[in-house]
Amino acid sequence: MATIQDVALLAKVSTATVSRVMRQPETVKDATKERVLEAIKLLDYKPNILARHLRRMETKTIIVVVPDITNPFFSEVFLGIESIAQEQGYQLLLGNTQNDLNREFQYLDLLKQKKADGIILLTARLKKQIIEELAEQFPVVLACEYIEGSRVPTVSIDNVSSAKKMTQHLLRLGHQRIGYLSGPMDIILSRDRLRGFQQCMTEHGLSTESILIQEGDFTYIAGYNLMLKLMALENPPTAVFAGNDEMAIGAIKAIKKHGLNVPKDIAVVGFDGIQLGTIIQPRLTTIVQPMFEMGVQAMKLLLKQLEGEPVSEGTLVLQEKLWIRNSCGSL
Amino acid sequence: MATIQDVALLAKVSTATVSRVMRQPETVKDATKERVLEAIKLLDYKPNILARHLRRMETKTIIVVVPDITNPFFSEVFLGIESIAQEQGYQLLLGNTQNDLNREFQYLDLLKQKKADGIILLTARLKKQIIEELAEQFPVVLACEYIEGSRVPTVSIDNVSSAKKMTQHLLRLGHQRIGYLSGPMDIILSRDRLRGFQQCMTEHGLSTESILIQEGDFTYIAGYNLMLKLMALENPPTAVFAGNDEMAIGAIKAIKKHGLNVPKDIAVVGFDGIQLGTIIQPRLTTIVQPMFEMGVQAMKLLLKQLEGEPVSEGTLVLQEKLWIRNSCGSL
DNA sequence: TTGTAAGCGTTATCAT
DNA sequence: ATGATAACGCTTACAA
Repeated sequence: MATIQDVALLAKVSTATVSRVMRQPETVKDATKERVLEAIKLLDYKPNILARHLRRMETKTIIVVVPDITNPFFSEVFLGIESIAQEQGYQLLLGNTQNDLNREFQYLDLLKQKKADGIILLTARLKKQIIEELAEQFPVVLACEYIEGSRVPTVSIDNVSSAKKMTQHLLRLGHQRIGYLSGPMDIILSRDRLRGFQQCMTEHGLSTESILIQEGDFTYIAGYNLMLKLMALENPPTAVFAGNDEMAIGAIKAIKKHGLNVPKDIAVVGFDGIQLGTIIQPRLTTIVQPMFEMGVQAMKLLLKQLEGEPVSEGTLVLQEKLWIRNSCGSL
Repeated sequence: MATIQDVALLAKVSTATVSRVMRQPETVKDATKERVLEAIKLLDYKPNILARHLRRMETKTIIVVVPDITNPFFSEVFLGIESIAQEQGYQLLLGNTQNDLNREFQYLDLLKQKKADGIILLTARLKKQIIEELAEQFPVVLACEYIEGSRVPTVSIDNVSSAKKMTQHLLRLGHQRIGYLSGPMDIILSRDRLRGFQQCMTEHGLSTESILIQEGDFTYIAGYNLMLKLMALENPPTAVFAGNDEMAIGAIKAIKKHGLNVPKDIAVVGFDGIQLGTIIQPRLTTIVQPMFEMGVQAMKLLLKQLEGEPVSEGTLVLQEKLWIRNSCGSL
């Protein structure tokens, strides 16, 4: 592989000039530039990006840490991140953690070792202190998930109020006995959604029996199994609010399997707005998060940090939408 | 950020020794090693990986080029790749091309610039010659897709015979007028599946009207729209074979929307074996590809190349399965 | 407008 | 068992 030296030799200039031709062509005389370009072509020279990285102390690489890339919610957010990264000449190192805390740590280490210029976390299982310390030294953005009372730049929706909105909708439809399928409780976003649900119930003078609240891990199969549990109760709920769409879809499957009808016998609603919700029967009523846009904004927030701009007030709350379809019974 | 120099100074050793402690600890005397480790801890030293990359001329990074990461087929293959990469200390740079040829080129360039040690292509829109030239200079593996008559190491299933198998199944069920929803024709794998379909029809003395063969882009929405076209025909097919599951699911949706029943009025079968096929009603009959395993084998093939092993006979044909569920009418 | 040369932080070779 | 030192290939003051 040809190096900058080879090019310089062939074009009879210094390596500095070759470098200039590539990075600030306007500062090089046309005739020289042409000679250099010719040499580059002749040798099929490609600058060794590692050397550039070391010299410039930047990698034009961003680490994106995701709990599960097969979840369409996250892959859609990833697309949003990529659209901006692409445009700005950044590459993305994808770190899939499968909810394994160790793996999260590994990616933080990679950042500390300068393998990337910044990191976007779509999962926030790590301790607040760890992330805040990291954010003091490196560009960090949290997206979708967040940390209570932290100043780390974050992009998300308001999960409490969205869950309230959805609960209100179910109450309006006459439901009083509502089951809730929660995501993992060690994630703030799970707790916030549940909190929104409970607050709304309380405000309407309704109690929430703990037996009606089940904790899962946001997967289809968890939704399926937890729903079976709820249906086995003496007095099963007339409606179920799932903390995300995948679990909602699992729940619907379980209800159908049980020979019951959605929404007639049991209404089901979800949270996220993945495409699948529009494909299944009945179509899923859900809270639609602006997935792509969250990715876009997260990357933009990170870019600001990379460019040295202060992001003191960097927390973005995006707007979600209650999308009423058929699985809830009606409008 | 502390450098190896700082550690050396603090531990009163040379940088060489510090480096040894990290990479060949057994060659360093215990007492010295301890001093160094202490210094490392004290300074919270993390080796600058960029310098290591440059010095060693390797990045421990692999580029994975994917046409569409939101397609669960590809994200599942990605998981397989990652499982091995992780275990061997490699990171993955994910390149999503959205079927854009330019983007594919960009990632090849990145490889040439040594941003990664190798590349796995899950999409093969590039010209044969280009990929072969690349493969002569760098570790390259094709997965899922492939190039006709090329010696580039590849992992895939036999698409022709799988499509034949599926067509046979439809014929066994008594269908004679079968529609085919193809993927993009500039992809060999699309052409191979279609070829398998046509060969099987011909062998059974059945003709395939070109009007019954529609080309799409492997997306849900394409399946939906193409199916509407087929249903608008004077003499619509009694069964439809879609080149992948997403299109099959789109087709099912279109048929239902039209007020018809799957499989009673029109049978539908797919190809790939994504989880969604088991969630929808009716459950999708399909060819199940070993997605995760394909990723695993692809990464293993790449590792062999990275380790300098010859991969002359490196083409792997994995076994697929015909999974009969409800959307085809029966067994 | 171009050239010289000093790094960037590691690792590997060769001494000691 | 350890140290000195020369790379790795590029960028960028600074000098000319």
